[in-house]
Amino acid sequence: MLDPKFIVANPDAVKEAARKKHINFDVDDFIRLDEKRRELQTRVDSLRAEKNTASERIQKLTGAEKETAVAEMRAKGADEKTASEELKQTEELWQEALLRAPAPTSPNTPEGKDDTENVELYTHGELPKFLDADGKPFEPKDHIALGEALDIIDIERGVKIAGSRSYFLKGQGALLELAILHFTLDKLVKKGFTPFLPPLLVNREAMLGTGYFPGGEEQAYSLPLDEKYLIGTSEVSVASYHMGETLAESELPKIYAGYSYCFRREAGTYGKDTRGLYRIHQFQKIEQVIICKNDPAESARMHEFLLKNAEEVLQDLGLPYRVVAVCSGDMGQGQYYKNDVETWMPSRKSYGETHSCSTFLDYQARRLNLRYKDSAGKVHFAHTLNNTCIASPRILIPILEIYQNSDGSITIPEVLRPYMGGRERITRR
RNA sequence: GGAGAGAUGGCAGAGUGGUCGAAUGCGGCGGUCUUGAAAACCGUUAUCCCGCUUGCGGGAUCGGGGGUUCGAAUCCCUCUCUCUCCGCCA
Repeated sequence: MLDPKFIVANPDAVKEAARKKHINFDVDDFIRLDEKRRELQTRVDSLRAEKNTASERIQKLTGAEKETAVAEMRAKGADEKTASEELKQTEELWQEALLRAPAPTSPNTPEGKDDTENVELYTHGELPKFLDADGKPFEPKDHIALGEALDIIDIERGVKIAGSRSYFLKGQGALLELAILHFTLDKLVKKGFTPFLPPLLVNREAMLGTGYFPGGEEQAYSLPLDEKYLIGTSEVSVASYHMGETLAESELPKIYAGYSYCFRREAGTYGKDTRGLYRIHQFQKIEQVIICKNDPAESARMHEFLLKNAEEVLQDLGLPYRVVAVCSGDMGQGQYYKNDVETWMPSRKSYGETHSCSTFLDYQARRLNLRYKDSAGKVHFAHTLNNTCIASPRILIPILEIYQNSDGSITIPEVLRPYMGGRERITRR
């Protein structure tokens, strides 16, 4: 969330953020609420001060004098109670509004309404040509046809037992996904990341702290009986790991890698990406999470680091991709700057989002109450960032489709072979 | 699932209706002593909010919320979490 003082001092910046991100947020209303809250606070404080003084006096009194004073205070107490109830109500409204205030974007963020207006920054790698052993072009199949023929993906039975957007990975398909994840995690650990196998089921505070609630309730699976939520990304658990803590500056940056299943309801996406493994309810992901100093330059360096790590994985896998600057309208309420990495997916005849790299500045840290103490003893909210490192099965789409051979077999990317017992190809049994 | 115990400052731990934001010890910080360090001794040491502003005044906070009371760390209700025992269990 934003610093409420920032909103009051910079109403135009927040209005601009709301406009650019296409978020409804009434800044003037918030400011009125903030004024009201402060007035009530002052009134309640002085009523309580009176009450405190009187109580101190009463204990020294006896007899009739005491009786009178107590009776007086009984009346005063009622005033105080009314005023603090009003204050409490105002504070709730204020808090609710504060949680929904949009964070301004970076000057590097292009303005736009939705993902169609994201700006391509650069591409990497050659788009594939599909040639058979004799060098003749062949018509490539999509990952569903390939996967079903190889009996490594079974969507039909997935849907049978779990509903739409469900699937089984099977045999070499299951092993391929694990290989990709294991390869990626090894890579991050070598780079100094601390790996996490986090809780998949979290409480409301974690969803609130990372900024998914309020607003994203429809997208999260919930277990109402236990008031728990299934995470849509390990960012939720891992960024919340230090929730409420005050770290030492010397411990920063924290460089974490969360490996988890992710669950998404995909509400409101009926009819969108209905085929195959692109948009599904459950997938595995390794997410990079960084907690660093409250310094925009440091955040920018970390953003670059996270982005490059993701790109390296795609390069290692030999997948062509592009990096886009996500436009304001496609950004979350709390994000300051965001890049998506999109990998070439032949069946879509386009690049498809596989990674999302976000800088939050102190937006999440404020919600999480995640702070650190500098060498002078001063306490600051930290900065947080995150980026996908790999998400599967979505990444199987380009892998299967790009590495397919004319006979329907799949050549396993070289870097993954050690994770698949040295196997070079996935073939029909 | 059943029975019980508990949650107090960075940590340990006292406090069962008023003078308690909270004893004491440890730790931290500053100082004295010392060539330096240790020890000893002295001092100091929570966070948040509001208002005038290098300081001060007021308010809130003893797991969260609610209640009783002129007054709650202390009494009552409730939730969460932790621990012990029994049961069940991957």
